[in-house]
Amino acid sequence: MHTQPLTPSVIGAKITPTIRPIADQFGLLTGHAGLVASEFSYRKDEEIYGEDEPADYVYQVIQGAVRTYKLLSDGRRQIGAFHLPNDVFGLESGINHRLAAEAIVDTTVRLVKRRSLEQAAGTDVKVAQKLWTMTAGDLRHAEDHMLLLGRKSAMERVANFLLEMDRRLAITGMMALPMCRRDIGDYLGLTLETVSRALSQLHDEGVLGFSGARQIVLHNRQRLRNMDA
Amino acid sequence: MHTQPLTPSVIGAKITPTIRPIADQFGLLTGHAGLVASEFSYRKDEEIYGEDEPADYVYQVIQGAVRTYKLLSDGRRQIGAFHLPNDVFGLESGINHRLAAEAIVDTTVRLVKRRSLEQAAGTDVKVAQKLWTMTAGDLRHAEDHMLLLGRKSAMERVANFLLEMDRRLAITGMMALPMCRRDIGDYLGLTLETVSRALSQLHDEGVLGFSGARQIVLHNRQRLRNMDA
DNA sequence: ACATAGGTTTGATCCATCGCAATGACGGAT
DNA sequence: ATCCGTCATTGCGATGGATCAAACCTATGT
Repeated sequence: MHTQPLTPSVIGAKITPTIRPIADQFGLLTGHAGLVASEFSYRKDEEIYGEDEPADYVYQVIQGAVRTYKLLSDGRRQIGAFHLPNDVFGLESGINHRLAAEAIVDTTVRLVKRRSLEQAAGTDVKVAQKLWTMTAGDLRHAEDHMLLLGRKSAMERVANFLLEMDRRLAITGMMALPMCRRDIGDYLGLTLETVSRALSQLHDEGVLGFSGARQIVLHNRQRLRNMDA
Repeated sequence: MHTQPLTPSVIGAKITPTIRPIADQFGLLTGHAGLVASEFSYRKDEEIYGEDEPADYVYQVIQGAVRTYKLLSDGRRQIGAFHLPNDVFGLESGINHRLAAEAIVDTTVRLVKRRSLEQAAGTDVKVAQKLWTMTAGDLRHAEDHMLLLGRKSAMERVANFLLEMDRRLAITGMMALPMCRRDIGDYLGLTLETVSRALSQLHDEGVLGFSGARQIVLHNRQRLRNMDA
């Protein structure tokens, strides 16, 4: 996706070579000492890493937003998760990434070598536990999402999405969605048109307000919770 | 489900009190010493633990089969995984189980206290790593399944299911499915009728043979792989 | 301020899957 | 061996969401 050879992520993002080594003060894993972190930036729609590429780095979003996804051979896409500021992504127990990652908007990430995390886990039980807990958190989200994808109606999915985003990125009661309708559809297992229709209906019913297609205010969260099933 | 109060799993299975303490020789976690395991049996359709119950035990299937699932308030069900002999299930990083578990057929499991595993992980890095790896394995499965649920057609889902079961429980080229059509449907995000229709079509096309609805022989695995997308 | 391109909304139609109902086939119990 | 209850299959009509198409915004850069 987007003219990226099968090279490790850092080399891939040659456009913005803002490599800033940061010793210590690394909040990714309970601020563990001895870890060297770097910052890196990706432009909108730039690939961070591809599916099945070696998982040499673990990432944390500083600012911006990231989508991780799987593709079928004919182009159908399933987005597994959106990653917002402070979220960690790309953490793998196995050798390779199992989903690809792309910047949704211009994005800055912090990253550490996966190998250094494994070393730290080998000596520090707290780190090992943190790695497990983070993976378990991803699993929890995936399990909830399987229920959504397998058994919920379009409206229930959209209501769920709005509540998730409201919880994760609403500042002053206002949500500024970084992703387009197609991304939302590919996250919810719907088409972009169905997402748009559901949002329009919620707007008509007064459940939410728009100021631009991606600026949303929720007027009635309880109503959304009821719709979420 | 099936008249089970909200008590921890071991107490719940009062029907078959086959509690057999087994010191050592416990293959659940790379045969770690000092862990006490017990065996336990559940009858067909008996609940092993409920959603959001305390996750005090980790289980391994000895014989039989287990389904783990989530329910919506109106009864819609999403099965997250089927667990077959040797599979571990019920391993959680958090306090509670996030899916319920039921025996699909009469089933015997081995179990250890989750607390004893955590203790072992605190002193033995190998155990800690194994816990992480197992959770990561569950996550991988869930990610693949999200793609299936969100983006694949009914026939693609059924083809995928047949290949998964073939890989996991085919002995002499023959598959003996422990679960009914409804279970398969709730796993694949389909109705039982749609599953049945897909299987009938594959039978008509000569891709598989039946000897009883749950005894299946695959005649053309490559064809199924092509259908899986 | 304007033009443009990408993104979004909305409308009209189609179709894969659902939901219901009836029939049929096993497998377990007697 | 036979009966019976559960499970599976099949047919048919309904429908939610997909697909195709057009119009409409609104951010971005000129």
